[in-house]
Amino acid sequence: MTTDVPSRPKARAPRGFQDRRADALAVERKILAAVSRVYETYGFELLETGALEYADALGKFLPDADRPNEGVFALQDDDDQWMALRYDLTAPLARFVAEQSDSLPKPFRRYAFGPVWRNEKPGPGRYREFLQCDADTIGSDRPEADAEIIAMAVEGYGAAGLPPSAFTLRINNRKLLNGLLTAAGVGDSGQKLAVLRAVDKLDRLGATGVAALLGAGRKDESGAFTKGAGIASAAIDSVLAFVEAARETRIATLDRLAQVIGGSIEGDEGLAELSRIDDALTRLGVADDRAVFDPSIVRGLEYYTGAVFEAELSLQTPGDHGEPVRFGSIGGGGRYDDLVARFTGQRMPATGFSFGVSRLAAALAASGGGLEKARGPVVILALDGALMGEYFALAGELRACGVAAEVYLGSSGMRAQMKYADRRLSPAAVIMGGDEMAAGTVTIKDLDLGRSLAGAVTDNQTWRDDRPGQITVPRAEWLARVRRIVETAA
RNA sequence: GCCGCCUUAGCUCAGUUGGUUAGAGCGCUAGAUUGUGGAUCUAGAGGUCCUCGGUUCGAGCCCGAGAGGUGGUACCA
Repeated sequence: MTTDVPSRPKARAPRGFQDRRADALAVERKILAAVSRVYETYGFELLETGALEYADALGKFLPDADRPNEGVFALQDDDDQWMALRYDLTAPLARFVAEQSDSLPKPFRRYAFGPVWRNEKPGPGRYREFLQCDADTIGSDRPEADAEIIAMAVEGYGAAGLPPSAFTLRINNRKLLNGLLTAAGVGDSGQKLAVLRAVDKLDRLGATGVAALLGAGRKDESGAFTKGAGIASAAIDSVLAFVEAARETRIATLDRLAQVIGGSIEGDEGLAELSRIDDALTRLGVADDRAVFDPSIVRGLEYYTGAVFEAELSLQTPGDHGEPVRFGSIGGGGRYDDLVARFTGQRMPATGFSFGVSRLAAALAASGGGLEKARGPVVILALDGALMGEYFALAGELRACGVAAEVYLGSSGMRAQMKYADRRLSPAAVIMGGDEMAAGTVTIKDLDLGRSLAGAVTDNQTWRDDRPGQITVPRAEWLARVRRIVETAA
């Protein structure tokens, strides 16, 4: 073997994972703080569970039981037990409640936030690691619990900075369609699932596309064929009448639903629940344009048993090439009365909502335009190695007042140091070299002021002579001057 | 998972029928300017032409396979 070039690792983040810098993180942190505050005012307590769960605690809901590693990131512990990174915050909550049931007040109300991981194909705005922020009420089967979750979600989006016109909460109840299908003679659970998937595509394919998927099947433009649910044509008609029952107000939609649902015990139950949700929402001050009943809302999760919610971003944001980008769902949830019973065997009704924090942050960032960049610290220029002690003393004085400051620690000259401060978006640079030291002064440059004056300067000589935004003050005054500059910059 | 398109410098992209040492703009580093951000001029650094294999005297360019990206579609706890 000849001597090879040493093989170096390629520096790259795994696909579907992203590095995020201060600007992006600041947006997320603001959202989390705002939403957490809303949850706490409603009486929810914070809970944190670990990133890993035993796979069997999550596994029942994997899409394909034959491939337990599909969909989640799984690994085997040294005792051979399979563990998996959590894919949402609901399954870990169900495990926690089942495990700690005796010591918890019931109903138990908790909120939680943190990253979740999904091992699937990433896409634009779709990552394999992202943040969720959930609130759940466990141990109450009152529809008012659902209503409160919805009201909280609406309030949370507002607190996060979304204008009311930018999103809508859509509400449905699984029991309606289930009851309708049973009444129409569709009992097979595989068929019911196929119907749900078809209905989910209403906004994209329209009524005729959905009708095809409910019946024999549908061929799309690329020629790919999707097998249909294969239900009878009378049943197709009632399903279509059902999904198009949405009206202007929640009450009007309820009236219309009562007509098309055709009387089944389960359907009537669903209607009664929605009616009580409407009452409660009205009392909680959630208007008809903020939260609507929409029978076409499905949600993918099989574990939902009753009411389901979905928050949709209606805000249109221009993409990189000017075309509008639709972000779609920015959160969702629903009632899952059987999830805890998987562990305990005892029914434990529950309902919750999950905020898609990363999606929402991306949407806000894309639409915000004038999103402010993170400001850097005051930079103390390091002009003379013998004065480093002085520089650190200056930085210390600023820090003691709560002003972010740093001494330049690179080895470049003054020009590069100014560029450094500029790139960090520093409010000010502090210059103390031999001249200032001898005169007992400090030179301070207001970088924002200099930036705004720079446009008017045309030739280099003026630029250098004027030194825009720069002042030299006695040593005794420097701290007050810098602090004033920092305050106006912020 | 399936189908289409794409992959050349940090970024956006040129690159002639297959022919010497692969280019530009922006960005970056530095000088012009003893100690000053912008503008201007100058210089410099930076490349596995996605990877592997094949055809050829010769491949960034042609052929095959794979990877990654992207747009649909399916799935989405």
